[in-house]
Amino acid sequence: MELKLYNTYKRVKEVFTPLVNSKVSMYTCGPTVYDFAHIGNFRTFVFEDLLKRWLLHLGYDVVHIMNITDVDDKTIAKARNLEVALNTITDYYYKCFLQDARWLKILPANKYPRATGSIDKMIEIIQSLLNNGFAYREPDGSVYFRIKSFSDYGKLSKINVLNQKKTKRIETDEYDKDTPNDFALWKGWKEDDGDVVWNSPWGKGRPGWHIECSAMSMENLGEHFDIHCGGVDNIFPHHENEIAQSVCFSGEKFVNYWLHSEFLMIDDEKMSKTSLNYLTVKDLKKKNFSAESVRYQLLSGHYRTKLSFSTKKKQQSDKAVHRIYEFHLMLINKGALDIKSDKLPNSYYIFADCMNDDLNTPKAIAEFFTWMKLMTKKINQNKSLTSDEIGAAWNYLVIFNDIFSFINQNKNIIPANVMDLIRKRDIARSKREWGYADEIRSQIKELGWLIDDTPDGQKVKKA
RNA sequence: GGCGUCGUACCCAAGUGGCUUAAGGGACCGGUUUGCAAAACCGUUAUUCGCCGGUUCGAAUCCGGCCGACGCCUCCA
Repeated sequence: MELKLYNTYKRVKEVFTPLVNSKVSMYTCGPTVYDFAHIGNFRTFVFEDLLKRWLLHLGYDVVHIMNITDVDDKTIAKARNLEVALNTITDYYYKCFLQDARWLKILPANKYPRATGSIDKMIEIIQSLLNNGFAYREPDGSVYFRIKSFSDYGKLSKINVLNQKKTKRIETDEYDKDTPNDFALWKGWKEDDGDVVWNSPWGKGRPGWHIECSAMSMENLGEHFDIHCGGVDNIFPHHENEIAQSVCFSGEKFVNYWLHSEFLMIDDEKMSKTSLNYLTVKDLKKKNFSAESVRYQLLSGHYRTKLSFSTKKKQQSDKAVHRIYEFHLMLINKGALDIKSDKLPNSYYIFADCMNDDLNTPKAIAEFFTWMKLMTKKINQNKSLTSDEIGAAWNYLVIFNDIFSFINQNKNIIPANVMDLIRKRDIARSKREWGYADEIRSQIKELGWLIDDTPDGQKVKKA
């Protein structure tokens, strides 16, 4: 089965064919580094990571660019409030973002270009748009894109701009634009911008939001590339505007596949900074979430459906991830690491079909669990599995984990103090000093490790 | 007002015309195992898919209406 992806532009699943055979160019809208990213933001980043991992698994060479928005109203406002330079803020939150992403096991992008690093390219694009009548200047030094000049405007979001309800913002903005929906390519300098300013052919100022993604994507991936992702809230206006600018600039098609992930909800409402109902990675760590458990929650729903994240579901995701962990230990006990095999169980092919069907992760995970249950049954019943079967199972598990990263390998590293206690408990148990053994068990628990007494002796694992 | 998504068991969540008298996970209950415990494993749990009509030999799946939830319409992943 070929990979099919749901293209927002056409609103149907399409067979994925890259522009260049076996190579995929992928641009994903990254964070605005004015604060910590929340788990809702990370839902999208984890989805994009999953897409990339699947493409890699299918054998594609993926070039992944994720931009960092380091100049906009919010970053400027924060720097101003704290009375520090803009890059003091953006450097700090950029670093935090990378740390959080690493904790969530998101594979790094090939490059994280920053908006402030591409001002020249933005100016080049804006100048060209002005020269060709797609944009116009205003007396305050701003440059606007003229949406009437682009007949496909609104095609991605299916929005007819002339039909829209007028929000307060548009009403107050209207005086200085041809059409209220024209958007800023360049914002003329205002006092609030302070020293955040660049020179341009049309005066001092700073770039508008949308232009940065056109500049950075074209600079790094060319004027026409394969995949562009983001959250659904980026469909309009951000991606709509990107298309307008980019196509009018290059005269070429901009992006072949637009993919958008749905929102992460919390208490039935969109998680967002303005609603103050968000959780950061820091919050999750405080609540004792493992990265694997968080990933499970984020990937156990399809990326195009709204998903509720909740600490109440922690037990569910902890348990599910734990079972996979136990299963992987079981295979190791069966000597999986010493077997060399290039076979795969049949379940893998069903799993792959699910993934190829627009990344149907819930179905793919369900298939994996069904197979896992069958395998554990066989192993527990001591049916003699051939080494080929074990090898094939292991290969499948490795692939599954390459895609989902639900297994925490660090769990296998036991600290020395815990090891000491385990040895003491072994002795106590052999002397049948049950009271003392129980006491040691609770000491170990306090250190964050759990003991399983099995026929083969004690087994330790991270709580 | 325009555009769009969704409503499946106690909870999460697939399925979008017959392979399903509805996957998978969690929880619960029962069992195996165990010094105890935990874990693990085994088993049970929706004749039914928001409601009402219609199309069809056949619908959770298509159509219409209604109810409910949510999102976008220039801060937003």
